[in-house]
Amino acid sequence: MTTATINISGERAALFGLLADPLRLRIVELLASEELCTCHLIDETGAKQTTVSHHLRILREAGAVTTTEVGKFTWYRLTPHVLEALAASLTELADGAERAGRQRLPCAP
Amino acid sequence: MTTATINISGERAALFGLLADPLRLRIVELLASEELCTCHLIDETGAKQTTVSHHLRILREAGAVTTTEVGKFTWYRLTPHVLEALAASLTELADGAERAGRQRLPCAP
DNA sequence: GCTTCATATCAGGCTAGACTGATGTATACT
DNA sequence: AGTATACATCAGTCTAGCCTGATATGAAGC
Repeated sequence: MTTATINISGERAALFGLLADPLRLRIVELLASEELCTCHLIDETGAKQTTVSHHLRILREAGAVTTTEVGKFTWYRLTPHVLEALAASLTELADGAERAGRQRLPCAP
Repeated sequence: MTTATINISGERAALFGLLADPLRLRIVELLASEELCTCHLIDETGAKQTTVSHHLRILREAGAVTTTEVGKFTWYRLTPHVLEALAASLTELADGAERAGRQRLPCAP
């Protein structure tokens, strides 16, 4: 496996990692239906403020959400293209799994 | 957030977690094009045998792959429905992100 | 200007999980 | 039967990342 291959898989793995935490996935699900401010997310998830803030930071730094500050409040919105890229590659994988031939390569390393 | 909601997000998050490791994602990608035995995966990824075996176990226990033993060799095949379920929910999230209204809920907790 | 509220950051503890060397268990070959 | 090969499991180490209490920042309102 080349270094480039590792890096590509690594970057995408990191994006899947965004959805690999229950609370973070829940936040993404909530933001998928509407723009919300931090206080809503704290309220809806029942998690502590610092914990929600921690996960929002991770999503922010990965480019999965953008923020708009209005007065005291910070509104979070999902950036569609990150999720779209993941959805596309996942659909591709699922299609591949469906078609993956039953023929086996010779096995003599 | 109800306990049920947490559990649902938790289960799906665990599935996304399968793809959140670079090596494991690479293994899934390789299996998406054809059925392979462990020795191929070790060869293609360049990882140690125990490490590959570790990740295959995780994929196996999550139901993401099935195995066929042929003599000394163990062949691994992706089970499409796990990836399909993830692809579907991710597409749904991405669509939601696209349509997510700009209207903001009143913010007065 | 002082207080309050919304949110972010920091520092520390704790746990899950990734990697590895050693070892176990079949199966195949001679 | 004995050896070699393919693969799994075990035990231990180490790191990444989650959670939390304390604290900082910055806007609003009085």
